[in-house]
Amino acid sequence: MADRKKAILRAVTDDYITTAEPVGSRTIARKYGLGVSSATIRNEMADLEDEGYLEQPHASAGRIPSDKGYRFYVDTLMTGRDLTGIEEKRIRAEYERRRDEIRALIRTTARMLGEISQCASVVVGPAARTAEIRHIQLVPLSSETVLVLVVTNSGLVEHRVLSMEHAMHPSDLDRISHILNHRLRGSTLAQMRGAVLREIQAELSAYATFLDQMFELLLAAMHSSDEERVYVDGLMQLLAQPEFKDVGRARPVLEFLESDDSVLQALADAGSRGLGATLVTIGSENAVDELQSCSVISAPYGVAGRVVGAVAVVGPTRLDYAMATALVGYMAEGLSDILARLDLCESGE
Amino acid sequence: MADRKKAILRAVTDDYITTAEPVGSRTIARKYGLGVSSATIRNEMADLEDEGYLEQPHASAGRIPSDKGYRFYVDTLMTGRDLTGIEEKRIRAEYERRRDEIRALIRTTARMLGEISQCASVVVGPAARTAEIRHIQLVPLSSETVLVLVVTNSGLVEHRVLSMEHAMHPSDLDRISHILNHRLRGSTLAQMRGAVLREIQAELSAYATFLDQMFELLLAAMHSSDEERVYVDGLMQLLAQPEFKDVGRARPVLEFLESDDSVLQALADAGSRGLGATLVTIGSENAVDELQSCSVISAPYGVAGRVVGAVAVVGPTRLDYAMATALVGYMAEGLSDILARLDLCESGE
DNA sequence: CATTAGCACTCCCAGCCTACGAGTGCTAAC
DNA sequence: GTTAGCACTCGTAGGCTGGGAGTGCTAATG
Repeated sequence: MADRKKAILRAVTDDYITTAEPVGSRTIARKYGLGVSSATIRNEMADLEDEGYLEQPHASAGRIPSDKGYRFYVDTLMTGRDLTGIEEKRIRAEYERRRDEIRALIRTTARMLGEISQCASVVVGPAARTAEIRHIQLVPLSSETVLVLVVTNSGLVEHRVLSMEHAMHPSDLDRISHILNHRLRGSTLAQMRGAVLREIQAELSAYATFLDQMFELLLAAMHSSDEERVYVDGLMQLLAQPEFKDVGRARPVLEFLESDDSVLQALADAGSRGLGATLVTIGSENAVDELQSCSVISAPYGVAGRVVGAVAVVGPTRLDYAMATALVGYMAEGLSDILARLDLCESGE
Repeated sequence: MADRKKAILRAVTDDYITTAEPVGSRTIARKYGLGVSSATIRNEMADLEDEGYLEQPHASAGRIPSDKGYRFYVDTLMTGRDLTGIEEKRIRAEYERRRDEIRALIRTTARMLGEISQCASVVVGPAARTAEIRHIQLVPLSSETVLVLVVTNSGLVEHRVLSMEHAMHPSDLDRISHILNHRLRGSTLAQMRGAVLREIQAELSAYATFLDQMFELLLAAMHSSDEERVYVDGLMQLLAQPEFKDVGRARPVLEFLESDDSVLQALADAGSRGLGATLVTIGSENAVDELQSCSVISAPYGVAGRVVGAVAVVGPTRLDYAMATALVGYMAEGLSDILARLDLCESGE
């Protein structure tokens, strides 16, 4: 594509992203000094429309970028940008404050993503069900109840209160904790259960009923914790965007974002690309119907090369792609860093 | 007030609550068999308007209840209602499933409140900072890190990962746990810290630095956990209500509900009335500006006669008060029950 | 005297029209 | 290839109108 055409496409896109109004040839000629008259720009814009990069909302309005136009902009034209010092500082400060509890960390991530991007944000936390167990501990609360505690390699701490039918002595609980930890650290919960059933039954046979109950409870806990992996924030920001001033247009998107399962599924492929890969999905490129009018910027994060979750920004296709990609990338990296440090600590025994 | 007038006010309110359209005299005469003509009803309605119970949105429209009208309806006219069997069953089933983890329980409560009431819902979880400590436990994760675990009497489990400067032996950690538990169970965290500083320094003096760090971390944890006590759900339901079809009208409310601090403060007086008291606040009765066009139904819940949190439904003043009060009351009671059972278990040592 | 029928009146709303402004596309000149 | 000029298109805002819903008033009725 000719340089001047690129410049015009870039100008139209930049302008539309900031003003949310269709951009006319006059505006381009005046605001972006390309050294040509509006008539020339008109001709070029007509070409760009023929080629599918621009669209006219109606016959005699300015142009707006099509999905294809945004795609070209993101791939070729966009001038990358870093976060401002203030933004970075804020994120770092908040991460410093929350590093010792992963759920608070993720919740904070979602909130910051939303506020900085002025869009909706999604963060998928680590899955509990398939994670390796770093530690398991039984804490007696009373003679009939025990707190079952599980720490995974992705820093997740899961706990449940188990009511026991027969009282158990604290030292028994300690012994069970010890055996499970010693023999099975690094397995998933399901593997652990299998191993207990098969191999170490002899040692633990006295506690068969208790262990059964415990695994039952924990597996259910992991399951429901996985249902609650999705943190969404900034829905109000989305409503403030002019393309969503009509509730009828906003509602499908908001409803989609409120349904955790669907969001989880939609972000699944973000993870499949491996760490460090920020993915931009523009309008009709989205597989999900409800998001056809939105763009999604997502990036996976993880530990030790393995993806455990993803962060994403969801906004109108008229999105500040430069800012959003920088932001999403930075947050994903930040999360990975913290997880890595957590993991290092715990395995450095 | 004359019986017929009451009947008319009730009819207008009932009709408006279901249709969201101003109600005319003809409608009343036709749909609600009062045995009088529309002209008579017109006269009565004019009186009711003079007395401030009804309003006309514009000169020649039907009537809608004023805040005062709703107040009279709620206090005197409303026919109480119970939840349907299906609703009760659903709530009970969900509560059964979540009883072993309080945060999941509260999140679920908010979700169900929202879905059943078709309004926004708010649940305030137990405060960690002022709660009594039932149990404190140090779980070694690695030589440098320890998981600090606190269980409060309101069933809250709080945990943080503490990085230690100097490695400590697991048996030391056990010993500290034991002393803290034995001596200080039933204190708040702040009291506990004071006591450690004053009284039992001798026993624990070897661990002064560690204990300092631990209390520091825990107090911060309790603090930030208190920031995250507020669970809001059903914002989309609110958008579906006709009075909020205009985003401009909906935004202040939604923004208010998204700001946890404000919500917390606004619900503070719900707690001050003691357990079992469902509070209905209608439109302008709300102290909060943003909620002047909303009604709030709230009820506190708690353990052992002490209020620890509250549940609430927030909707337009045109709210199904009968259903909402039944629902909110039922949910608050349900939460109290579960907490009571939890508390009983743990103190029954 | 309360109730009712009848009727004029008010007001919102939807549809239609018009004027206007923004922006284009085309043509002809440079 | 670029530019100026101009006719044309289209959406939007403002004004107007007819219909409908609902009221308030008045006079008649039991």
